[in-house]
Order: sequence, then structure tokens, then C-alpha cells
Amino acid sequence: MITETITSSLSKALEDLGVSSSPTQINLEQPANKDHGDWSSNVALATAKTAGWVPRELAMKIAEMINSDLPSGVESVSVAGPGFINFAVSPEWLHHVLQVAIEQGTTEFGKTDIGHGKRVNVEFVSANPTGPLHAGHARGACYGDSIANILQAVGFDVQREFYVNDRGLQMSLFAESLLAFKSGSIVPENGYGGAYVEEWSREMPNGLSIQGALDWGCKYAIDDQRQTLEMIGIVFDSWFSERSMVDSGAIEKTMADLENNNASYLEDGATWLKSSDYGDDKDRVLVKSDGEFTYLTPDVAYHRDKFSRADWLINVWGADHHGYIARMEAAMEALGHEAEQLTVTITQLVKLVRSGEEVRLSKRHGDIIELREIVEEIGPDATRFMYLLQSVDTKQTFDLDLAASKVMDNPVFYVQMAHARIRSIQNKAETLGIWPSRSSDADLSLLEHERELEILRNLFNFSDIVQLSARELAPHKIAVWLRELATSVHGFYHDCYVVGETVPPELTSARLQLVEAARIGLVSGLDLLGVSAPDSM
RNA sequence: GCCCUCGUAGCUCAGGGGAUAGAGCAUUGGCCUCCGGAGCCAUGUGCGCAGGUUCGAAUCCUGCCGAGGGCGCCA
Repeated sequence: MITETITSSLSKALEDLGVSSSPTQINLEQPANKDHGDWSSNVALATAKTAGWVPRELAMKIAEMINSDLPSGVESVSVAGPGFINFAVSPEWLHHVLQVAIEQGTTEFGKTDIGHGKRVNVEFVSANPTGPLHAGHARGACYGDSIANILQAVGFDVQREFYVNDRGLQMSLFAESLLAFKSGSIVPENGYGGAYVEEWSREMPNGLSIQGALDWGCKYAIDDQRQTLEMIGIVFDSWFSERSMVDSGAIEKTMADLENNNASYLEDGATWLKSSDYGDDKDRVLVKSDGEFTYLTPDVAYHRDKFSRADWLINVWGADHHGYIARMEAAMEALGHEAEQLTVTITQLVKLVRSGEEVRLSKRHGDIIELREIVEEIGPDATRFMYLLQSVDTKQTFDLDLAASKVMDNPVFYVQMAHARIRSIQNKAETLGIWPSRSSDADLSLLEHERELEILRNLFNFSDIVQLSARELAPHKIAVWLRELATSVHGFYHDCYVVGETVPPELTSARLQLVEAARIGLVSGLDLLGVSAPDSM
């Protein structure tokens, strides 16, 4: 790889000059300004001070040394600005990327093994089984599934998990609400009065007990949620039942262990977790004075169970659960787990906009926008791409009109269109009998056009982008990269014909390889986001 | 009051120590003999404010201002 060649030549020059440097100080980047070469290093700026050099003089010296014995593939070295060392490189390194992409194909391109098979459990959505999924669940759903994809791509052993809160006060209220609608009586205070409850109650069998209604409603809700998730291609490996831990005694076991670790105490008739000993603002109740568990207690037991099955836990929670992080981390520490074994990602709220007006997500019954409605309105691909296009750290404004539109406003169409155009080229080549062809037939050195090189530069970066988005749990970096690749494909399409009377056959062969590599890049990136790559739009 | 996230172009957002801060939309103006014009190209007085660290800050630190969320023996 060209970057390794450059890094080692820099490190050798530094060594010869007696400048000590750690490998992390030798950074390479691709300058935004093409006048600054293909690759650039700031190592002279980073090391000059401690080594007693003037940065620019150190850079000049290094450049001189490397220039006197240029590594293969490097055409020239120069110094610019305060002491950047800039490398001009022959395009072979980019042609190499093309071959890699085609050899690896969509199943391998961009994949690495930095995870070393470490088991990671990604828990997301985990909506209460008391109703359909709504718009508020969508961001966490798309995000969680995509980071699971990305972590898999970099070599983690990933489990997707949905925690089902199938017991407790909310479930009882839900069951009572179903029964109330069924019998035509008044829905209990703090119960569920939404229109869907009435609809569901009509399908519920007559004569059920509270427990019977609870069981029926829970199953109905889970089935509904599962179907909605499948509409956007999300399939969980496991649906973990909270109630199962009551039956198994896991909750009592956790309570006992907390007590043994001196992490809980009795006061005012309740059992408290000493979470303030572990960084939380205050202690938290585990068992209420009425003998019921709080929400926290089974959840702590649940996290222990996850730790018995995974080395690293990721929780995707909505912004309204932010205050809950400290107490869960405290509980895990009290039970002997390391802080870095649990990562909680908070997704900020999404504001839905339609026709320029905010769509209110009120809890008042009837006003809830179901996720199913959104998917039916704009389609699964637009749903996923739009939610994943920006960082979950920021509040998102999601324009339903824009997502539903089939014009340029819509980024998902822009990216998918790039793929469709490539397929269109390939179809044409196929009818002429020149595709598929063997890559060894093509002379890749013919690929010199700036448009061609731009595509290749993007493809070169893919693996790094995947690793970065895994490290930062940031799928939007993939989405942004896809848009850039699509831009370069559209530009290429416009300026460079692949198949045509004016194009020499050798160039056609080389460009057919190029568009196939670009196609592999598009499909690979879209796969990580769970978005399809259609042959035609 | 305390905690978390965020303030970047008219709008929606990237960029999270490097060189002249980017993209899409919108605006204005150009491009179709030929693989899909659902496209391409050009067009910008913008990093909330003030200090600090650094050779270098949109980026890191502190304070302030603003937006959202959280601070229950709710989930």
C-alpha cells in the first residue's frame, strides 16, 4: 500500500536525522487542495519542537533525503506552508484499489478484522409491548441496525437484541385498557386510550382474565412491532423477555449479589442501590416500599445476562433516557464490570416536518405517527437513508415531503441513481457482448481522467471510513461517503463515456472495470446502511 | 439550580488539532449527435459570544448566551 511506503520512508528519514518519533505522530492525509499533492504529512510540524528544529527546515531536510532515493510509486516530494511534506504519487496505487474492489466483490470490499470476533451485543428499539412502533422509535431502529452491520463488517461477532418489557405496571395498565374497550367500560386512569387499543381489543378473544389479556396484548404488540421492523429490513437475533427473568430467578440473584457487594441498603421500607458511590447523582430505588421492582432492577439483571453472552454491550437509547445512564453504569460497576464494557449511545430527538409544518408527536391518542405509516409513505430505503444521513448527536429535522419526493432533493435517490446508471451501462455492454469481461484483459493505466481518479480515490477511502464509523459508532459517515462516491460517479458519467463509437475499445474495457468497482463500492456502502441498490429507478 | 447533546451558508447538514472551512437544496447563469437531462458545470461577506492552550483552533479547555432533553419509590 502506498501509505505504508510513504510512512516507512518518513520514519526512516526521521531516524537518520536522529529525530525521535512515535508511529502515531506520522500522520498522512489527502490534502483537499490538489496543488498539495496526493498525500501530505505534518510530521515535521509535530516533531520539530521537541527535537530542536525549525519545522520548515526539518521538513526540507526530510524531503531532500526522500527525494534522493524515491520509493517506488512516489514521483516527487515537496515542502509547503509551515512545514507540510507533500507527496505526488503515480496513479498506480489507485488502479490497485480497483483490482482489490473487483477481487473482493460486494461481500468482502471494505471489510476488516479489527474486531477479532469479539462478541458485541447491540440492544436497540426495546419499545414497550403496549402498542405499535411510532416515529420516535425509528431513528434508534435504523441506527442500531446499521452500527450492527458496520461492526460485523470490521470483524465483531454481533448480536441484535430487543428487550421486551413484558411485565410491570405499564403492561397491567395496557391489559386493563384492552379489557375496558372490550367491555365498553372506562379506560383506567393513566391507561392506554389510543385508537389502536380499541381496534386491537376487537380482535381479542372474549372472556380473558387480566393475565390472559396481558399475554394476548403483549404477543399482538410484539408481532406488530416485528412486522414493522421487517418492513425496513431489521431482524433481531433475539427478543429478550423481562418476565423470563422473574421465572428464572435472575432478578433475585442480582439483588443478592448487590447486597453481598455492599452496594444496596434498606431505607424507608425500600431497597436502594448505592449508585452515588459509583458516580451517580443520588442513590436509586431497586425495590419500592410496596414490594414492586422499579424499572431499573430487572434491567440490571438483564444487563448481567447480556454480559454472560457478550464481551461488549451497546445500548441505543432515546434522549429521554439520558438520565438513566449513570445509574445503569453504577449498577454494572457495583457488580464488577468495567465501565468501558458498556457503551450507551443516546439518539437525539427527531422533528418531523410535512408541508413546512412540524408534525406533533403528542402522546394524546390519535396523534401518534406510526413508523409503519412513514415507511408506507416514503418507502424503506428513504426511511433508512434519511434517518442515517446525520449524526445521532444532533437534533434532526426530517422532512417527509422531501424524503418522499423522487427528485434531486432526495439524497437516497441520488445515490441509488448512481448505481442504476452503472447497471444501465453494464446492460448496454452486455448486449454488445463485451461484459462481463476478465479484469486481466483491461489496461488500467488508461484510467487517467480526473473523473476516473476521483472515483478511485473515494473507493480507496472506503475501508478507512468503515473502520472510523465503527470506532465512533457513526453510520452517517458511511452515508456521507456514499453521497460523495455518487457525486463522482455522476460526474464521470457525464464526462466519460464507457460504451460508444467514440471510445477506443481498450478504454471501454478499462472503464467497464472502473464502473464495476464503483458499483461494488456503492452496494457495499448501501448494504451497511440497509438500503437497497436497485438496477433501475 | 445541576447533568447531557447541539449552535457552521437563506434552508437541511458534513467537517471534531492543519494549508484557501465543504455538500445538497434554494438563487442566478450556462451545458443534451452518443451509456437514462431523475444528470453535469459555474455562482457563497457563514463556524453563537468572550477568554485560554498550541507553531497552528470551527475542532481541545473555561465562562456566558441560545435550543432540546433529563434530574420520580414512572418506564
